[in-house]
Parts: sequence; structure tokens; C-alpha cells
Amino acid sequence: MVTISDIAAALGVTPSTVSRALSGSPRVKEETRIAVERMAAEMGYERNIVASNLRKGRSDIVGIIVPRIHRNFFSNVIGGAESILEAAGYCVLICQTHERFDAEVKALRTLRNNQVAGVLMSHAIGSDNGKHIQEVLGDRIPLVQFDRVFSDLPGAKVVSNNFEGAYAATKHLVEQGYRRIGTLAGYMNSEAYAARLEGYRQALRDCGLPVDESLVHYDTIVRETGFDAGLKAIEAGCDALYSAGDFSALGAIEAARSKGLRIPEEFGIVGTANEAFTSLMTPKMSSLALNPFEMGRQAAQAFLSGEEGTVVVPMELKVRESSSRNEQQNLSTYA
Amino acid sequence: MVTISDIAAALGVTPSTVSRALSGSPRVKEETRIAVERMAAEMGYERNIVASNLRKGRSDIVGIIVPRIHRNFFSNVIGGAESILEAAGYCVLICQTHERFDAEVKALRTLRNNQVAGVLMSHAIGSDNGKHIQEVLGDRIPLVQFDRVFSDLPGAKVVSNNFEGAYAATKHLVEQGYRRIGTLAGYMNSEAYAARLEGYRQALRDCGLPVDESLVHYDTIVRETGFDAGLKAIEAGCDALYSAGDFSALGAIEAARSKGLRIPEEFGIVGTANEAFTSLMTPKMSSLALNPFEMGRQAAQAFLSGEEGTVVVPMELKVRESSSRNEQQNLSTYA
DNA sequence: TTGTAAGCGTTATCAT
DNA sequence: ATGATAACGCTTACAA
Repeated sequence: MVTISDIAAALGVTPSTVSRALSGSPRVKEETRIAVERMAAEMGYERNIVASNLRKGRSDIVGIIVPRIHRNFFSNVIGGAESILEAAGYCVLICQTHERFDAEVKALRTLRNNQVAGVLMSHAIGSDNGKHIQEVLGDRIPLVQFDRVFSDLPGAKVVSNNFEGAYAATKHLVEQGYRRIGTLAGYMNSEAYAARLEGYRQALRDCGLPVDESLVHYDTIVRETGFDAGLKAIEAGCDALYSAGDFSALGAIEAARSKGLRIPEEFGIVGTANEAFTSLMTPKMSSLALNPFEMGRQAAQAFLSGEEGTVVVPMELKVRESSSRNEQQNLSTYA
Repeated sequence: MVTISDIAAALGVTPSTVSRALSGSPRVKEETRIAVERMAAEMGYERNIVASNLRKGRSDIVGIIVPRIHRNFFSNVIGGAESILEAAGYCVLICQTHERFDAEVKALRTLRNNQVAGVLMSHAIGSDNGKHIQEVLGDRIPLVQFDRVFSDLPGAKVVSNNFEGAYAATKHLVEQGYRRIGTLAGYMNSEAYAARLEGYRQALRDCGLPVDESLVHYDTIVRETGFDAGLKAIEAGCDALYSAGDFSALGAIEAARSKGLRIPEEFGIVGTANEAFTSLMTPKMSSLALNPFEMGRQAAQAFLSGEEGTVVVPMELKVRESSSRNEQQNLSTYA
């Protein structure tokens, strides 16, 4: 492996000069810089990042921690963040927590011990406050939270307008004529889900419908639990559900089918996240779309700029067949 | 930040002893080890991995390079590899190439410059030989290729039995009574696709059907191009397609629909990869499933063991509605 | 069993 | 504009 000392020796200068030339310091003669660069290329030099990091006390790695990379939402956030960070000369270390608290702590330690320049993260469902995050990261490593955030932690945050989104989704169901609307609310230790639940409630109130707490189903974020909650909702007389997740909404659709209910005529559903399958299944599922790529971009930008505010990225309701009793709205094929 | 020297000072020993104690060397008295460990915990010591890596000339990071993390296949490979590597004390650095050659080279350099302990990768469609891989990695960094492999590169490989899988898929179409079967073959610079094409051809031959090269559509791996190729296939009189990818198969289904063909009665389709949407859409799409989690495990294990052979992970044909003219086979709901 | 000392490759602080 | 020197925190011969 060729080092700056090798280049220095070959050129009859010192390592310091080579280092300066290579890192674009202004304190080096133009002609020396050119000579160094040529020699470096010729000898096939590549900077030893590990050594550089040790000396500088930080690396060019930005860590991203997500519950699961295969979720459309998270892989798109990563894509958005990558697009910004790569252009800024960083590389990205991705960790999955699989929604487990211990895996999250381990990921944080790994990143910290690798001296990452910063951490972008969306916490696991299993963790209900951010103490461990602050403890591991300290105040040397900048943190940007996205989607699932602990608002009492310092640092930048990127969130969706969950309240408004869920409000719009619920109101849409009311406008389609559904009258007993339940919700698959998700985990209340995540502020995103709590905000969606509030949006759901407020929409019902504003539409003059009663808010029946027995129609709120917590912890129903995956397909299987969505199925069970769907059954219960149907027994309780629901004619529609707003689900804070798409997979749980899918489960609920399967529950409605198993009870012989026609969708959307007898049972309406709106999910959340706009997973790819929602527009491919039959009936096409309505979903409250997040804007993950943009959230990733914003998170990366917040890291780069060091600004600590909260960025709100708007959601968009995709109305499809599962909630459209109204003929006209069934026409779009791809939406 | 507390270092081994701080611990050493606090205990009245030297840094070497602390280092040895902490890294589990046998050359240290049991009682010293205990004292060191207690003091380390008390002072909140965490090993500086960067310094350790510099000294040792390698890191505990294993790089994984994939075309796109959001593809079900790749995210599951990553999951499988992670499950093994994490248990062995490694952490995982994930890079996406977005199928671009230049991004692949950049990812390789990034990993090499970060002194990763090894690289697991599936090359981008855009690269048609492995020269750049070998050039960047040299022979110091072990390479394990999976799924898309260059067989002339040294190192371990993990592949599917693509020939046999495509053979089974094609034969299945013949058995369902389809007689003019085309294929969306994919990119021939990937050996995986080339093997699938051969399996398709051999199945036709073995079934006594002609192999018509005009029914082979290359470079048709995404939804849009699958749609176009589907149209062409239909015009050429095809009554079925074996597609080397699921997204292109989806496009072909949309093409058949746009021509008013009923599926599977008038047009049959089998895709490849068993993406999540295949079992959620209508009609449910038959697909030749890969076994990505197992491939990831095998790739990680190959890295750990250092064995350089080729591991073959079997594929499994999931017969669903899109290729079942046969009533009985339509019954399964989830499969 | 422990201490000594050198060095991994880079960069920052001096001085020249 | 360049050189000398030290240091980042850790590991590992070698010596004791």
C-alpha cells in the first residue's frame, strides 16, 4: 500500500507537503500540488481513511438507523439521504434494528465507536423514550431524527404532518358515506402514531360523529394483528377503518373478506405509507402517502447544515378503490 | 473520551496490560483482568475502533454491495448475512449501486479505503465483467459474490440453481397447455440470467417444442420494458411468458390486459423472485422464488470460513393463478 | 505476568 | 511555501 511518505520520498519533499497538497490546502505552491497529484495518480495512491479519521477524530461516515430496510418507506428515506450525502462526500452506514430496543442500542454504539460524523435515525417501536440515544451519542455526534421522533431530544427532526394527514384520510371516509369508522392506531410510544390518532379523532368530531374509544385498536401494525383487529372492528359494527399502517390495513381487508363483506361497498379502508403493493392488489388500497425520499433529503440536509429545527414534510392522500363508493374515483389505474 | 491509558493510570499498570486484559489475551493475571474490566466499566470506557483498526490494518466492518436495497430479494439477502455476521462480531456497511457501474466502483473504493474485512456483493447490471472489482479490492480483501456473479473472479460464490429453476417454470407452462412460450430474459452480462435462458430453452426442447429465438426478449427487467416486450410477444402469437424478473412480468400482465386477454385462460405468466406483490395482486402471479435469506447466510458463512467454493441455493416454483388453467391449483390463498 | 517502545498513516502545530 | 515533530489510541514484538 502506497502512503504519503512514499510519494514524498519519490518527490524529495516531506509528508506534510504531500498531505497539504492532497487535501487542497492553500498553503502549497501550485506547481508542487500538480507534481504531487501526478505522482499520487502514477503510484496508485489512495488515502488511508482510517488513519485520517483517527487523526481527525471523526470519519466521513454518516450512520442511518432504521427499523427495517425492506420497508418501502425506509428504503426510500435512505435513498433520499444518500443522494445528498454522497454528493457531499460522505458515505452511509446503514443499520437495521428489526424494531428491537437492544439492537437499536447496539447500532448506536457501533456507530459511535466508529466515530461517525452523524446519525440519522427513526427509532424502533420497542423504545419508548430517547434516553439511550442521548446516552450513547453524547453531544459530540449530531443526531437527526426522522418520522418516529422523540421531541424531547435535542437536534433536528423531520416529520410528516401526521395529524393533518390522518384528519384528511378520516374525513375522506366520512365523505364517502361511512358512519362508524374505527382505526388501527399503532403504538402510542411513537409520536407519529399518536398524532395520527388525534387527527382521526378530530376529523370525526369536526364531522359531527361520535368518537367511540372502543373502535380504537392499538398495537396493530402488522398483517396478522391487522387481521385480528379487523375482525373485532367488524363485530363492533364498523363500516370503515383508517389504519396507521398499510400492512395492518391489508390484514383488515382480509378480515372483511373472510366475513363476506364487499369492499368498498360494505366496508371501506384507508391505509398509511403507500407501500408498493397497495396499488397492485385488488381492490387497490387507498393510502395516506408519506414522502420518504424527500424526508431523507431533508434529514441529510439538516445534518449538513447543522440547523436544529423541525422540518415538516406533507403527506398526500391517495384515493383508490378500497374507499371509493363513488364511481368517478375508480377510474385511475396507476395512481 | 476515556482511553486505555486513563484506565492504566487509574490502576497503576501500563496501557499494554489494559489492552491485553480487554482483548482477552491469556497473558494476563485473572485478578488483573477483573480489576481492569471493573475500572473500564466504571469509567465508561469504550474501545476506539478507529485506532484499533488502524493498528491492526483491518476493521470489523463487512461491506455489502447491492444494486438496490428496496428489492425484496436484496433486503432479504442483507438480513440473512447480517444475522450471521452480527453474531460473529462484525458490523455491516451497505452500499447501493442503483445498477450503475460508476456507483459500483465508488462503493468498492469506499469499502477498500475503510479497510473493510470483506465484501459481499451482487454486481450491477451495468458491469459486464469483474475486472474493476479485482482491481479495487486486490487480493487482500476477501470477496464473496452472490446471485449475480462473475465466475472468472476468484473467491466464494453463492448462486441459485437458475438453470433448473427456469427449466421447471417453463416445463410447468407447457404442462398447463401453453404452446407458444416466450421469455423476458434479462441482461446477458449476468450469468444468472444467461442460465435462466438456457433452462427455458432446454425445457422447450425436452418437451418437443421449437425454440423460437424471436420469442426471446432481452433487457426487459423493469415494469415499463416488460410492458413493451409483452405487447411484442402477444403480437408474435405467444400464449405464455416466462419472465426472469417479477416486475417485467407485471408489465407483461398489464400488456396482456390492455389487449383484452384473460389471464390465465388466454395468456399465462410466471415471473422470478417472488416479490411480495406477486401474491397480493389479482390474479396472483406465479413466480420462481429465490431463497435470499439463505443466500445471505451462506455468503456470510463463506466469508467467515474463508472457503472459496460455489454454494448453490435451490429455487422453488410458486404456482399461483397467473399460470394455472387447472382449477385445483387456484385454491391456495396465501402461498 | 507485566513493562517498554515502536509504529499504523495521517494531520496539525510549530518553526523556518 | 515547506519542513520537523508530535500526536491521535491502540496493538504487539521484545525484553524483563
